[in-house]
Amino acid sequence: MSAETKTEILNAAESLFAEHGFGDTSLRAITSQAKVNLASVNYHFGSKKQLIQEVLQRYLRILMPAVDQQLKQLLAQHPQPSVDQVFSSLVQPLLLLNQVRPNGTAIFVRLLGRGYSESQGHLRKYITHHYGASLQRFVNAVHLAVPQLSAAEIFWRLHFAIGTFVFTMASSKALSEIALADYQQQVNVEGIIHRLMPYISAGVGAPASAVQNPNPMLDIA
Amino acid sequence: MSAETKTEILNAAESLFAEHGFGDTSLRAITSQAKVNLASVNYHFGSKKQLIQEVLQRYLRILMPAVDQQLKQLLAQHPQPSVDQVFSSLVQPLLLLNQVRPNGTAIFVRLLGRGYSESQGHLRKYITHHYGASLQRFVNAVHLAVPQLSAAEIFWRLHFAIGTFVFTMASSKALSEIALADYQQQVNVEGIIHRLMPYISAGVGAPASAVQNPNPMLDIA
DNA sequence: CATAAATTCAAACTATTGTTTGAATCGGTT
DNA sequence: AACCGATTCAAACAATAGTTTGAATTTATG
Repeated sequence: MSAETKTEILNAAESLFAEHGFGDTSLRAITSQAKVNLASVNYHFGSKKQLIQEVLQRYLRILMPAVDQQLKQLLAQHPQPSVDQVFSSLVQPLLLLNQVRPNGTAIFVRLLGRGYSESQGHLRKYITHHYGASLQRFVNAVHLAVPQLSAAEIFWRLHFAIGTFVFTMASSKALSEIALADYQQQVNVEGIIHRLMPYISAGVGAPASAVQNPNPMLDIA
Repeated sequence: MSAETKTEILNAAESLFAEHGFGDTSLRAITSQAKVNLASVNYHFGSKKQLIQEVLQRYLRILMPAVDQQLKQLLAQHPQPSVDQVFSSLVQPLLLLNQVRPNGTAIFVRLLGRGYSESQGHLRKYITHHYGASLQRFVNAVHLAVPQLSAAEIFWRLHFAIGTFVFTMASSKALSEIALADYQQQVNVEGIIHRLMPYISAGVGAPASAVQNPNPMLDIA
């Protein structure tokens, strides 16, 4: 059966990608764990690149509509939401992924972290292209929560938030191990997400810096 | 002359590493840009791994003592500093790198971002091993600024802050391009650093979440 | 049951990687 | 000028990568 092989490849790929990253996971490692032939990856997916895309798609297809719905519901009840409320509308959709697939939330957020740091902007472009409308709705909701910030400032703050989230999740395994060893804390992905929320909310909602843009024309990076 | 070749390799390596990451930069690309023979990398540095280390060392040797001194000075003047003051003590040392090497600040922070996300914890271990005392002094200063937070909470907040910083810097080139295209903003690394400060300060200083650790024994990540 | 399409398989292919080798060359010392 | 250690160089090496191939096998269809 074709569907089985394809699914086995996706399952093996997502866990290996999440653990070691895209670049450091070979097709041979994937097909070996999936117990399928090496060539079946190219047969079913065309290339490694497309395999990576489909691995992410499986989650995004579920996550993004859920976020949309959650946002819609929030704005209906609170036309002027708080930053915390807006970001908290991501939590339930993220945890929903645990029901779709065992350990789905952890796997997805790590994939997201890998995708953002390893794919030199491909993932960002892919998401903005396929889910631009949802993204815009989220940005608008943030703007409702912090109307005093300019659109540009919100752009920066949101990418700071993405960075916080994505980096933390990509390192979540290591961080959890340290927390256990040094502070006797048993933490899971859900715990980390909840721990992140106050940080991100406060950060995004912080008053803008007085010095907006020092040396504006120098040393463009 | 030996010193010249070694320096040329380091210069070429750091810019290529910052731009494309460690894994995606081949020794051939480095030696080609440095106009030296391929084998000279292994002759002068032993291996690619050690080359990466020396590239980072060149900056850390300058940055860390400067941070130490800045912190010492801050605490002498303000025995109970604010979060913003503690994190702002990183700014001058970071900008100092621009004087050591052209575009040094941007290159270093990108290297840092790459190192944190690509080296599966090697960089973190390296820094804590070689600069553990300085790091502890910084953590202590943060604790002075937010005494209401537990040591464990500060641990998490600091790693959130590292994530914010490191991810933003690793993506700084792409973000700057978007900011220019969408908001007509000319931003440089110094500008981004200043923009980051309110976000990080507010995040680290945020009140702790009410729900500390839901489902403590489940699904350890 | 037979035919055709879909899938699996072992093997080879091409490209790239970090590293090593041994001879050639350079630079300073006696 | 002759020597010697340090350095450079072109070339090859071994390992790994993604991809392709063509035959073998399975699956579905008439």
